Amino acid sequence: MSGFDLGLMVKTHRKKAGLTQIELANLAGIGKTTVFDIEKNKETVRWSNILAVLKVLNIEVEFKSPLAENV
Amino acid sequence: MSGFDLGLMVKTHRKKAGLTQIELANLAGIGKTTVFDIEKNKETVRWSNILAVLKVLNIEVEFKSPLAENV
DNA sequence: TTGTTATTACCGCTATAGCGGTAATTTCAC
DNA sequence: GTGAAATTACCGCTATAGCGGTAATAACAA
Repeated sequence: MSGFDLGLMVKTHRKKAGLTQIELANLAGIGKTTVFDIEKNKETVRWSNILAVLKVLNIEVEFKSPLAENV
Repeated sequence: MSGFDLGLMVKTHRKKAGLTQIELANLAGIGKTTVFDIEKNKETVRWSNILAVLKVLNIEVEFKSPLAENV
């Protein structure tokens, strides 16, 4: 499914942090349009921009695989 | 740090799957240059392209936060 | 209600990610 | 060693993500 809603998660965390989209955009060093796109789950967003937002919001990313890959 | 090396993970999984970069690119429906960029950890890559690669390689993404966010 | 703020949505413009092609380099099998 | 395959790296070109500005809508308070 991938059914996970990153946009909603970002939005929820932003609200909890008491930030507007514009404030979050400034903190992350990206444009407001991009924050909006992320919250709308537009996947055409640059990975670096998503990372910037997640950093501000203290959200961590983890990649998991079926393989015991722990390099 | 974010110290996690997604590029290496992709490369390792690609190898284990017995795919060349070009084959992976074709399977993911993206260009070979982009696969190369991902393995080189270029963060300027489109999120959708990373997702496409992860899907082919059966790698899952998880976002975690300090907050009990399970919406 | 009215006013204020935030969100959503659109618009051009610009910068650049993504693309295939190609070449250099590396890797690996023989 | 030689040669084939894969990887790395570069090159233009094109499509588009990202940008700020703005406007419309929504949300919420007084």
